Amino acid sequence: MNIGEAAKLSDLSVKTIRYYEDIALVKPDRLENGYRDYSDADIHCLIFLQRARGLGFSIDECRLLLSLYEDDHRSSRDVKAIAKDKLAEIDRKIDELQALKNTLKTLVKNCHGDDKPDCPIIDNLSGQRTQ
Amino acid sequence: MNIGEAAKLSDLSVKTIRYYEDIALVKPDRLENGYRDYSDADIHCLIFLQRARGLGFSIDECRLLLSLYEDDHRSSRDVKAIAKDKLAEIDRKIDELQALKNTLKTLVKNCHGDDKPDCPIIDNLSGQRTQ
DNA sequence: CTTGACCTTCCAGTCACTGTAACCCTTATA
DNA sequence: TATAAGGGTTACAGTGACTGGAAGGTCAAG
Repeated sequence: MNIGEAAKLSDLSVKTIRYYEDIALVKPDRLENGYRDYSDADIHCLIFLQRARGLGFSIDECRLLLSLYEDDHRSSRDVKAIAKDKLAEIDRKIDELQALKNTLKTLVKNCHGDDKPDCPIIDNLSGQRTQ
Repeated sequence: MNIGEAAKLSDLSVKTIRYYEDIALVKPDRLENGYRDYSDADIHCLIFLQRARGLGFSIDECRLLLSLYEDDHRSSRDVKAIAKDKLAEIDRKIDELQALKNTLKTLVKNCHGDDKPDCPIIDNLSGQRTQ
């Protein structure tokens, strides 16, 4: 199967798939004409990557997960540990964004939004802390 | 004032400050020996940038905010519009992360985390949707 | 035989820095 | 006065995870 079809089946772009080969995540065979030839296993691998990336795992984490995916003797403990780490990371990011949101919300609420230059948002950014 | 002190006062790294000059955000004078020389206005500008970046504004948004900051005839309406856009963007990001979190949480909960290879996390990633 | 859709490689660009190397300037101390 | 520490300068490469574009090869249909 060539790269275009692999892209459709995995919901990844052709560019991305080639990039995944560059960084040695997926290693398809080559046909005589130089075209990449994806096996069913390769396709599963790509789908796996698409989903893992969609869940927020980094490429390196995907690499690790992929090796577990391909390892019949894996322990689910190892997989769970990675997922839990990611969960904690997502939690931290949410907290951070929430804090940002609250700050910005207050600033926006206090800003008149009229023709005049007086602006608590600008004041805050300039360090005057007029909040 | 030279760049090291500017870094301390603005809570930015020296590297970052030089980068901000590269992209024409802050234009300090130069001393005879080639050292950058930051005025009070420059320092306020750097502090402004540090805070705006901290609130999640992109460099281009900072550029815009900075021009408003420096414009005595700005209208607070313009500033508020930018902040509201950013707020909406942050909201979208939070929603996205929440969805990720929920998915991952379910997967983690359903995973035994033992020595055996059976793993709903891997199953989900591989497209089996054993959820 | 040509057209168009596919495929190939390689290089540059994105964003917002960060790291490193090689060098120059200033200040304090031996 | 020599020197060493701790500033400062430039320029270039690397980060992550792609994306865009150029220049060209291959294939199937009409």
